[in-house]
This record gives sequence, C-alpha cells and structure tokens, in this order.
Amino acid sequence: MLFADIIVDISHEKLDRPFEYMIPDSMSGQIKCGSMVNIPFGRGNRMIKGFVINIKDRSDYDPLKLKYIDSVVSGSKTIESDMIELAWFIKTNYGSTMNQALKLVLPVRKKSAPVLEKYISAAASDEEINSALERFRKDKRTVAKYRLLSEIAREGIIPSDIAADKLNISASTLKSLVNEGLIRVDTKENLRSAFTVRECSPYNIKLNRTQQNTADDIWNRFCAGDRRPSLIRGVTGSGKTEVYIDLIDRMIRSGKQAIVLIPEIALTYQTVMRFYRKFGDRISVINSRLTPAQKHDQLEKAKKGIVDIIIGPRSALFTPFANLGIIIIDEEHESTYKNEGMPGYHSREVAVKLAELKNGIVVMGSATPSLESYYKAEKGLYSLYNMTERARGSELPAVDIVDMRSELNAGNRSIISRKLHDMISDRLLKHEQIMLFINRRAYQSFVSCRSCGSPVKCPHCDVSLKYHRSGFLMCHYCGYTVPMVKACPVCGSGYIGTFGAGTQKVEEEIRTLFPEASVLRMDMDTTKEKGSHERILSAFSDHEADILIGTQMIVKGHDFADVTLVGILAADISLYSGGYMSSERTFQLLTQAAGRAGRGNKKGACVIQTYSPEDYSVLMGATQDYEGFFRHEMTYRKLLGYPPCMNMLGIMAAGTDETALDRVCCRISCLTDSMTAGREGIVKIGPSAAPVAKIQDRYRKIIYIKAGKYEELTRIKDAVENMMDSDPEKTVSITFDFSMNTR
DNA sequence: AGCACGCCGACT
DNA sequence: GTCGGCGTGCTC
Repeated sequence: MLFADIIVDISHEKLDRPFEYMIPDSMSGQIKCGSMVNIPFGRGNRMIKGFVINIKDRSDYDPLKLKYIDSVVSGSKTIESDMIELAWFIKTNYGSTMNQALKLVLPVRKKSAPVLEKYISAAASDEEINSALERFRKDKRTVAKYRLLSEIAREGIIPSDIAADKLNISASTLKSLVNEGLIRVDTKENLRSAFTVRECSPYNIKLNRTQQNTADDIWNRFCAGDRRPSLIRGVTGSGKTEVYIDLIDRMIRSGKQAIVLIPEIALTYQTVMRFYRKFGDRISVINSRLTPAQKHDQLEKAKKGIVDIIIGPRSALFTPFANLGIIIIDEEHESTYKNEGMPGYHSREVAVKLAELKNGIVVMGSATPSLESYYKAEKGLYSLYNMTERARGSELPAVDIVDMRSELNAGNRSIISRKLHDMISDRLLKHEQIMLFINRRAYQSFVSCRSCGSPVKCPHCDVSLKYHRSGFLMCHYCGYTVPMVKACPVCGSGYIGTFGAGTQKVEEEIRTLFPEASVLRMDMDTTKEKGSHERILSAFSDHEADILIGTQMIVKGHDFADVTLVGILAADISLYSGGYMSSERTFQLLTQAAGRAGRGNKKGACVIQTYSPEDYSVLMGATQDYEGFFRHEMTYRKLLGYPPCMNMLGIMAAGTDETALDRVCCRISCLTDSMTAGREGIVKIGPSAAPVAKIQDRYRKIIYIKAGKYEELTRIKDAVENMMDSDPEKTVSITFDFSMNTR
C-alpha cells in the first residue's frame, strides 16, 4: 500500500499543509509528484482537486481516518503541477526534503499583507436596504445581518476582512445576504510594482549581422522542435543582450513568457531599463531588495498574465508562468547561480529541467563560459554560438602583466606598480577615466603578529578576524566582534600589524599619489544605502570622478565610454582559494575586468598586477584566449578527475562535538566504501577537514565522492540520508553539495 | 473555503 | 417541541 501527501487546491492558510491519502493499487502506476488528483475532502466528502507532493510507503496518521484518492485528473498540466515536479527533481538530485524544495519552488501562500482584498457593498436600492434594515432590527435572530447591513449603509463600501474580524460576520451570514440580493462581494486587486521608471527613451537598436544570425538560428531551431539549450560565447561588448531581447520579443509575440536570469550584482537600474525600453510594462523585476509582499505581487502578476517577462537572480527561475517559452541565463559562468544553502541546486541545471517541463528553451551567454557548459557544447548537448566582434567595433584592450615581486625587488613597496602609476598619470592628463579593481578576497585586511606570525583568529570559527575601519575586528562567518587587540593573544607581543589591501587602503594610497584626481569608491561600505549603487555608477558615468575603485561589483555589465584604463590589483588572490575552480575563477575575472576598458571610441588598456605572472590562468586571461584556457584547464580536470570530466558529490558533516563528528564521518566513510567497492571509476576522498574547519563552534568535515555516472552519486546520497535518519549522533548535521555536470 | 454540528431564541 | 439562524471547529 502506498500513501500520498497532497496539498488541496483551496487557498486558505488553514489548509496550507499536506493531507495524507491512500493510493488505490490500481492507480499506483499513474500517480507521481505533481499529479493532480480528485480527493474526497471534509465531512461531506465533497470532491476537490489536490496536488501530490510526496509518495511514501508508510503512514503515521490514524488509519481509520485515511481516505482513498478518488481519481487522477488526466492530461492536466498546470503551473502548480509543473512546479511540484520541478521540486521533486531538485529534491532527488540535490538532496533536500520535499518541504525545502517546495518552499523554494512554490511562492509563499499569501500570509503577508492580503493583496486580493474583498469588498462588500450594497447591491440594492436605498429603500430596499432601509426596509431590510428595519426587518433585521426587529428580529433578534438577524442581529449579525443587521450589524453588517447598517455598517454598509453608513460606510457604503467596507473590506470583508474588517467585516469578518471587527463585526464578527460569518461566511454563512454573508452568503444569505448575497442570496437575498442585498449586498455584493467584489474583489479588488492591489499589486505593488517592483520599480519606478525615471526616464525612458524608446528602444531603437537594429541587430548587426552576427546578432541577427544568432537570434534567427536559435529561433528557427526552436520552431523546428529542437529543444537543446543554446550557449552564446560572446566577447564583452558583442551585444548578447540584443540577441536575448530579439528572442524574447518573438516568444511573447507567439504568446509565451520569458525568464531572464542575471547575477544579483548585475541587476541594476540600467539593465532593467534596457528591457523596459523594448517591452515597457510587460516586464517586472524580482530581487532580494523587494519586500516579501512586493515579491509576492510580482509572482502574482506573472501568474495572471499581467507581465510576460521577469528579470531577476536565480530565484526568478521559480516564477509561475503558465506558458514559459524561454529562459535566458546571462553571465552563465557566475558562481551565484549555484545556491549556497540547501538544496544546493544549480540554476543552469534546474533551468534546463524547467524548460523541458514547459517545452521551452534555455539560452545562456557569457564571454567566458563555465567549463561545464563549454564542455557540453563541444559534446553537442548544447548548441554553440560565437560572437567574437564587439558590436560597436571597438578593439579589445592591450594588456600588461606586472610581476609584483620584481616591483618589491626594485624597492617599490606601494600597492600600485610603477607601470600602473605611469599610465594613471597619463590618463589623468588626457582627462580619461580609470577603473581600479580589487579582488574581493583581498578586500578586508586581517591582523597578525609581526613577532610570532600568528594571525588573530575568531574563537568560534577557523578563520582570521578581519580589520574594520573604526578599530574593530570582525569575523565574517559568525559576526563575532572585538575591539582591535593591543597585544598578540599568542605570544603577548605588542608588535601587531594589519595586512592586505582593502578598497579603503587603496583609496587612501591613490589620494596620496594623485592628489589632483577625484576618486570614487564602491564596496560593501559605500553601497549599503538603497540606491547608492546607482548613484556612484551614474556619477562616474557623468565623469564626476576620474578614478573608480571597487570590488567585483564594478566589473559587471557597465559601459563607461571614457574608461581607457583598467587596473587589476591582486589578480591572483583567487588562485589560492576556491578549490578546483580557482583557475577558472581567476581567468574569468581577468577577462571580464579587462573587457571593461575601451568600450568607447578610444582604445583601452589594462594592467594586471600579480604575484604569479607565469600562471596560465593569468597569462591567458591577459590575452583573452578562451579556447587556449579551456584546453589547458580541461587536461588538468581530466587528469585529476574533477568536473566536468567527473561528477562530484561533497558530503559535509558538521557538529559541535568533534569526536561525535569523527564517529559519524567514519560510519559514512564505511557505508560509501561498501557501496562503491568493486565499481569502476568511483573515487572517494576524505574525510578531511573542510576548507573552513569550524564555523560558529561547529566543526566541519568533508568527504568527496567522484563518479562517472551521476546516478551513482544520488544513490550514495540517498543511502547516507537513510543512515542518518537512524543515526544516534543527533547533533551532527549533513549537507550535500553536488557538481552535476555530465548528466 | 465550505460543511456539519451544536447552541439558542422565537414561534406553532 | 422544533425551526432556523449563528458561531465554531475540522478537514487526511
């Protein structure tokens, strides 16, 4: 006997939870997650519709109260059933509970601020109302009717929740008054908007030949029934956005909708406006700055067909469009497309699955595609388009690599190399603009003892504390804060110093070196305020400053025509962190940053400062040699069995009790060993300490499993999950991290 | 949400 | 009594 968890198709908070039903044996074959079924519900067993969200072979509920599913609603593809099936995909492939997956996929049922408000008003003439009032007043049985009707006579129109709460009017009272033809219940919608338009010039961009060919080919393939995802490799400035817009336009003309995914950091007013110019009010935006109610309303607009296009970061993927035709993933290589929390899904994979469910297509683009995507394109799983010319014909910048070690040897102890210094002076003279980019990982400085060399660490996490201006030390993982220490906690020496170049420090140095230049800084501190992001960028765009200093966020998608020099300080810091993807990250970063220079008529230049000038990711980033980097990196991944050549599963165990943690890891290790024994091409690494070995007093250990077949990994995940259900060590928690690449 | 049940005043 | 409106509580 199988059982099903079902959510009923009645939207009311009190019913917003699963109900268990028995599945008749005759139906067990046709029922799956997402299926819409008819079920007898409530005392009267009235037939209602519901969605299957989980199937299990045991029930904890009172067997006497369980009912059978009546029938399957066949051929019913609804938004909900698609989304539930997507949740099921996420649950099985990334390891989370069905609840977590559903929360992700189904928008929160309106708990926050009622958007759909019901109003009650009079439906009869004044005389009729008055005579009815007289009747109700005399009769003691109709006190509720009198209460409501007199209120309506006084106020004209009242919201129904006020009637229900303040006047204590029940549904049956309302119903009988409606039946008597005395009142009317109307629903009014009040959907908030996600952004306001300040200026708007019309969209009048004509595609160049490459853009047009790309868009035509993708569209023709779609029309011919080819549903393979497309990957556009377009150098920075080649005009991928115009291709997206053209494709979206064709999609909405044929009655379909579009989702545009962009990394959160690139989701700026300018980006949205480019789409707004073309599509006007047919677009909406979702991002983390919206209030829950605003977010809810955007999803509602999508569901109701008020908008056809949603732009947003990875969560926008779960917009409930009825007839989704295309999913765009811009800057496809960005690591933010992978969810950090549980479930650790990758938007790219989920987008492909969603498109499959909706019979739509995925189009992704990047100047530096992820190795996974390019690998799939080479294997023919994605179809590849190259856009190698800049749309406005500007040339790619000339790039210089400066070895910072020789700077030090030559006696230059500044953050700025002599070469970069000269070039900055030159640009300042010519009244051209400069962008200085600092890797975020080097952004805040840590504090260490000059005498014994030990860094000052967080007592709860295995990381060094970061120095914040205003003299505080802070832990980035748990928020632990102490005043700047006066002496080394280890040896007691008072000789304590800060290391690392933050944006603030670079700003100070630039102001000293070039007192005549005006400088803008953009980092976490200066963009805390709402809208400050835009303000800084538009100020720089209007040439209110000569130099813009910033972290990752200045690299993304902004065209500044007057920028002719880009300086990348500390280019190689990403090389020393981030596991097997560090070279890829470095290459992408350098290519993207260098691409910011010379977007206008003047030729751009770029200076890369590094301590590892011989590293291939730095060298090939400088020459923007994607193919070369791809070949080189792929041989390394193949050799060491990393994705995309292999699939990888990280099993992270965390707990406060280190010995308990070790015991659990040991058991997991034994289990995986026994499961993989004698199987070809499966490798286990660990258990070993995680890169950050302790966070908030919880120790972290990690086991990696690599396998050629993805299914092997989900099998292991399921087994580990199963084992943990009955594990005595309740304080240890397990999370899974998949790199699924060759499915 | 929508239904049944139990309560209570009013009328035959 | 018993009819019928009103409030309450439950739905696998």
